[in-house]
Amino acid sequence: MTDKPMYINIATDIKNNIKLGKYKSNALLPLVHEFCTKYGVSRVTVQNALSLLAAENLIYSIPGKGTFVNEVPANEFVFNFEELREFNNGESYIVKLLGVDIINPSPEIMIKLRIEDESSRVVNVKRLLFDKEKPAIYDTKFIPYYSGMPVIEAEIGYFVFPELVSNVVSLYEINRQITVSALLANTEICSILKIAQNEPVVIVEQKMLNEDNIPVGWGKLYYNYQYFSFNAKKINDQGL
Amino acid sequence: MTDKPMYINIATDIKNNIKLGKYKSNALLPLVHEFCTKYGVSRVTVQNALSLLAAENLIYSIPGKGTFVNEVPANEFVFNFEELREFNNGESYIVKLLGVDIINPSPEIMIKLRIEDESSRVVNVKRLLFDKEKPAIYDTKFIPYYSGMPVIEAEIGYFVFPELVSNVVSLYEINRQITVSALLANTEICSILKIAQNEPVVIVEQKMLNEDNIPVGWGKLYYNYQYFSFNAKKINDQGL
DNA sequence: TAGTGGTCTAGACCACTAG
DNA sequence: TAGTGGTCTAGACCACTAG
Repeated sequence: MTDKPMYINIATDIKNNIKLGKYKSNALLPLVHEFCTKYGVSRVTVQNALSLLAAENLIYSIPGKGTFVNEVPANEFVFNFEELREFNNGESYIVKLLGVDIINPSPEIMIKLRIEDESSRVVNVKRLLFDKEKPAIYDTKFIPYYSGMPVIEAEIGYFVFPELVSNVVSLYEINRQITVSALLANTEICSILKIAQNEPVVIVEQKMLNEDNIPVGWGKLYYNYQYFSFNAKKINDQGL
Repeated sequence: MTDKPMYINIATDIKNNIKLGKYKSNALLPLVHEFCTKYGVSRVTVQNALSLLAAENLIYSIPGKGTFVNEVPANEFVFNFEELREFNNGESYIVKLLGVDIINPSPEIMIKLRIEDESSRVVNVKRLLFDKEKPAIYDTKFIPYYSGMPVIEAEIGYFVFPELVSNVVSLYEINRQITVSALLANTEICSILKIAQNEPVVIVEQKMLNEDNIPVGWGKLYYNYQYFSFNAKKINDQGL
């Protein structure tokens, strides 16, 4: 505890005082030079401590004014999502490629991929993920066609979304958004997933965006509801 | 761009070189003193730049060895979740308190709340969230009873989970986990949500844990599937 | 104008690594 | 033993705030 660096101990101490209500929401914290005196350290050390708390969104500073305590942190949750590497009872799904088609985009796809030219081409990759013999997740994706794109089925089978578009955007640059919702399955999805009419499916819609927020891929994962479960944890500390 | 602090510019430059593949995964980055020479700055400035990239999980350092480039960052997504403040077409739900009961825990509740004594008491708060006249979400929560706990209905009506347990854990200390899954509604849920037999519901299970990871609350939100939708964004930059 | 937080330097000491 | 990243200091200059 006490053998930790001073700036960690100071950050923990300030955090405790915020928790105890000694430093209140929106109130001015003691000044940097006051913290220096209180803890007997230099300005840089105090500022390192405050930077940690600012990274946690617990405080914020206004140059010329001072440092203030934030409201109770927002309810942000994190979860991990990797499409093909999801596990089912510790075993990974068997991936079967249903087809790779080069198509002209439907009006919906044109909107989702922000394509204006209806004669442009889009690659549609369709896959089915099996739990042994049982279809569990149906995966369909649309990616604007670019020359040199891998469309040979053997190449594409096990690619996940970021890899499919990695020729047009660096893996580090990709923004990704997902939307989770639930629906009664329609006839097509029912027959693909081999479920009864009107059984629910959970849909995970994925958007891939490049650094300018232009869509470079769009798709949906249809889960047999029995195979869908997400765990998320509230974001708290950065390890204080 | 160039009027930003040096440590920001240096971090951006190093990040770009990682993206361009000039600095490769798991490879040793140039040494701190080499960066000092390259950018003509002091060690502290280089280390501030590297700290930013370490906070993004792009690099990691081993004292005595050097600084290394991480694998492509994990697929972590964030979303915001606040139970009663969720909106439906821009309007908030109408909250109706169905009841507050002090009960002896069922075996399931005993496991979820890690209660060993079956004669101990648990408070069950049941609420229904309406979209105008239509039931949208059914909310049931279980909290170990403690003396002084608000159990008067008027007091409890609009409390969200963290507030209900705030007497036993500080708002800053609470760990929260949620699990999202889908199910065919049973008879009870169907009648509460006024949906047809076998319509799907989405279940958001919530666990509240104190700082020692002991459960201090457990509950489920049952969504009429038409009212369920989650948006999540991939975690990337810290604003570089 | 006096005070604030933000950035930066030169120099110091430390624990750790690896030969 | 020489080299690494981590921490810390004293002192400096800056842009910003607010009277």
